Amino acid sequence: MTDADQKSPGRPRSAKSHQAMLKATLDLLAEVGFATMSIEAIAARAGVGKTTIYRRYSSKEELVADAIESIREEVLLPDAGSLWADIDALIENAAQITLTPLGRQSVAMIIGSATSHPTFAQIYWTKYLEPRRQTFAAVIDRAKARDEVASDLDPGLVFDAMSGIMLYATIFPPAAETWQDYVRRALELILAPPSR
Amino acid sequence: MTDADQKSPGRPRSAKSHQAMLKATLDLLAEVGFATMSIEAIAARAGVGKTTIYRRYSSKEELVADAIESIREEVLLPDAGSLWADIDALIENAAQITLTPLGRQSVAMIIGSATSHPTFAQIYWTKYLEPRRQTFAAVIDRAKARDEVASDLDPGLVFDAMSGIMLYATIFPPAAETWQDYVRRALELILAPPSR
DNA sequence: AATTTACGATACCGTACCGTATCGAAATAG
DNA sequence: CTATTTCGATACGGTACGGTATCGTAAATT
Repeated sequence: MTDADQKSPGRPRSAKSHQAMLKATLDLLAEVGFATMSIEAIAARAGVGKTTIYRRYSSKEELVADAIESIREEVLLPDAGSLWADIDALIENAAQITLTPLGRQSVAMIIGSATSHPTFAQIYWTKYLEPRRQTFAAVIDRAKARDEVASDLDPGLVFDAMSGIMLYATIFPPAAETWQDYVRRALELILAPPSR
Repeated sequence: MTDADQKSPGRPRSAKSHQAMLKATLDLLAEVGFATMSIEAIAARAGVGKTTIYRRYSSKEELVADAIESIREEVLLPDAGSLWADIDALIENAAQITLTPLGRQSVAMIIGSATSHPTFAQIYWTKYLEPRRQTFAAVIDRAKARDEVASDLDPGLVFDAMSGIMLYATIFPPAAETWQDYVRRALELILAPPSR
């Protein structure tokens, strides 16, 4: 869509306003959650007229979906030389994204609307999980080449299990341990112990 | 509280109405979710005056918390003779409770309010997870006695991992597999392969 | 310059709830 | 029977928000 502002004669839509409303949407999502936030509040915080929002989106779902989609994070592909060094990097990266109000509220929203509005779950899958699943498979492949794990290990299943544990640890934080350490320990259970 | 209806002279509170409002609360929670449901709607569905609700609860949180707490399910302790037979029973039991609108919405609510209102997470932990965690430990203990798993296996961690996978599979249902089969496969990853 | 479209602001009207109050009826204790 | 408390119902004022319309202004095309 690089040629978005073509043809039509009139004043073009303000990219600035558009960005402001996306930002306000994410902020409010993190602060009060999906159900509680109103279009009016978003408009007010973004310093934007309600009209301007309604002109682009016809529902809160649409707006929020687009706002979440607008977050572009690079998926890192660690290559630290050993499986567990790579995994630690992945865990740390996941922690930084997940352990925030925005992360929590997003997950809550996704689950709550998983049946009625599968949109959010799809976005989360496509934009967040799927790429990381690919990355993880690459990491496991290298580990297989180094004989660090069994050659018939199913990377997808391991990734899902890891994601599940992360989700669980986000809701019920471990008491005596870091989130990261806890996730790692669970993963050791799956992948057999690390070097020593 | 067996002596609840004592002393006071006037008309006692109706247990029937109380049950009706708890039922209506759970129904609506399953249908529309926590944030969307109103006290008025609960009263209407229960065939009860709003006053009757406000006399007992001062907030929606209180009401919902009590409604969820009122669900009494027996935690089953399977003893089918082998580890995997026991596990299959546990998985099936979890599936029946989790894979329902009420289960999904409860989880969503718990996560969404995990930081602001830890009440729900605590209830879920105390009433649901903790008992099952105990049960699971017993199952693992028996498996250890039968030499089916390593003697130093941490049952709590395995349980948490399993719960995490169940949670994950609830949000992102496996495409080519049953929820139960999928969870089982992940668990095999952790506990080493079953007999054959 | 004329036209077209978007902008922020504001004013609406309608609806849904909240939480309280009030009512007459019903249920209990003394 | 009397006092007390709860019951469902209804009414009420207040707030918040949805979604549309309107207005004068700004930014673009031709």
